[in-house]
Amino acid sequence: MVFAGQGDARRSMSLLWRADRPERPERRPGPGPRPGLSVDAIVTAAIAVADEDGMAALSMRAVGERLGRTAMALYTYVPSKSELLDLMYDAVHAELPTEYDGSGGWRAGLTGWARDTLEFHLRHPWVLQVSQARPVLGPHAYAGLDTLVRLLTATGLEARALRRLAGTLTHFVRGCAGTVAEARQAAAATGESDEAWWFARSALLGEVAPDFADRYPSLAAMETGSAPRPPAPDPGEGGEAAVPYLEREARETFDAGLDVLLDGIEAAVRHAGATGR
Amino acid sequence: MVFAGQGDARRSMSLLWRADRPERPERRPGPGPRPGLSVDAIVTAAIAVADEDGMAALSMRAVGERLGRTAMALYTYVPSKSELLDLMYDAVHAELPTEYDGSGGWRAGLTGWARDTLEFHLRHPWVLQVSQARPVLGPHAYAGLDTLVRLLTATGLEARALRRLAGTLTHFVRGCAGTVAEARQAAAATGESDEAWWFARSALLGEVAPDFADRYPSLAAMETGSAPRPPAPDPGEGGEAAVPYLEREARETFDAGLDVLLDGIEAAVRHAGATGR
DNA sequence: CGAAGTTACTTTATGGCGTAAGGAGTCGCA
DNA sequence: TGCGACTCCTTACGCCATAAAGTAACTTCG
Repeated sequence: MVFAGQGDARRSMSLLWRADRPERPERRPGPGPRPGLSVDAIVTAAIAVADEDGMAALSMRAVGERLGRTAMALYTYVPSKSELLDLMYDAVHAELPTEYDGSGGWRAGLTGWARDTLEFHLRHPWVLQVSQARPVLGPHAYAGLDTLVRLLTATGLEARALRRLAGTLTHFVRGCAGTVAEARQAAAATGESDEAWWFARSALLGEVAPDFADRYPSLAAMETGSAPRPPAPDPGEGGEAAVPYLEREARETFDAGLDVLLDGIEAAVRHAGATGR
Repeated sequence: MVFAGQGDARRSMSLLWRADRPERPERRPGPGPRPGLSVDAIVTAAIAVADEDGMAALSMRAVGERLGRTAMALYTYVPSKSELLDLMYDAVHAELPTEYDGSGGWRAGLTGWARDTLEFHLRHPWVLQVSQARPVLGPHAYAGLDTLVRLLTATGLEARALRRLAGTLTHFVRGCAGTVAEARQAAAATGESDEAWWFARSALLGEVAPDFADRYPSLAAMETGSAPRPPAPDPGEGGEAAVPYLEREARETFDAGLDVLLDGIEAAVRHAGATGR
């Protein structure tokens, strides 16, 4: 996990909310050479680096290079890499939809939110590696939270429950997104497909743990009871073969888990309706 | 997220399952100086470093130093830091309980599992930073999975559903653990308590976003509807003041979210029972 | 007994990282 | 015409993982 924002709190908040802009309203450069960069340009470039090459490739040197500058040039605009990460995190959250059609009820709304949030994290997997505790308190991050809470408010549950449900849903979606993102990253980094990876490992597993089914009976029972492992690719149902094994698995977990969560919320709503309120 | 295990698959699996041991049965040192270290000693030292100082402090140098060696000495036993991480991950999973009393029904069993797994991750927060896709295929990691699946099997749901529920529960528990772990880490790294952090930020937020309640109406409504933010510490209810704000919040999310999830599973069980097994 | 071969571990080196320090050039304003 | 503010650069430091090569300890074979 990458930590962020240890620096001066005032400077950090000013940057996040772009509160320094009014000081220089349009084109009053003051003394010194005209700035060639800007916080926005740096944040955009940094997001591009992280999107394309992953969090591990996000270095001050890489961002500077993309802008035709050295790493040190960035420090004129941004106090540290941590602060830059905060800015990236907030900026990218502007992509999240804020409006959902309420006519389908809260269940449809939350389903849409979950799907959009999953896809958002798959577009920007590095977001999952930014620490969640001591959250980034920027305008777009708050907007995303506000949207989720608005959707949850439609359940009619009390405020304390809403706060916890927001956390639960977020954990779930982030967990699912993380699995897919890491699978993709692993496939890209090693050049080995999920299927090839699993094939090699399961063969070795048989060598090294011939007593697997005895040691892990529940696991073995589940394996035989559910779909076969990828080395036996089902030839029918064409078209979905392009999606890698681990990713398909993760998306099914997402769909099923979301249903379970929403069923649980429905139970809470019924219960709250029954006991007054 | 830290990635692991890109190297030679055979060597990696042999290390995880300690399949090289038979080659040297007890005390037949062969030529060369007697080894002063062992894979186990290195893994234990590495876990100690990660537990005490966090994943960021886990360097080959640090592990070697703890064993009175240089960083390079470790490479005699372990092919790379990635493999060491896999070994750490699997070794630490030996701590997870594998037996649960089934007399309380599946709901009690899963609640116990979730609590134990949460506490496990809080003891070893660095585990959360090991990639989950392409999982570590070691004996103890499998044992942990087997335990969860065994508990889920008691619901009577079909194998495919079990697999997805296992993923959903894991995502949830890991998400909750991550929030707590990161909050602790942030507090330790900055020396600033959650309360102090939030107090400073909310004051700045008022300066920089005076229209907060208008911009984020749902969030504002939830704030006023639920417990007040920490700057107003409730003086009553003594004893729980020692637990930091963000951690208390995360634990409440854990309890509430787990109930919602289990309610959702209960609904699935009822539904499966209604539509013929 | 001594040489050869094998192994544990060290030293040194390479190319990465974030960022502190100091210098060079550019511009608005006095 | 400077002065001071400002952007951006070069250099440097101490980290990191790990490749390569050297040293010393030990067993085994001649």
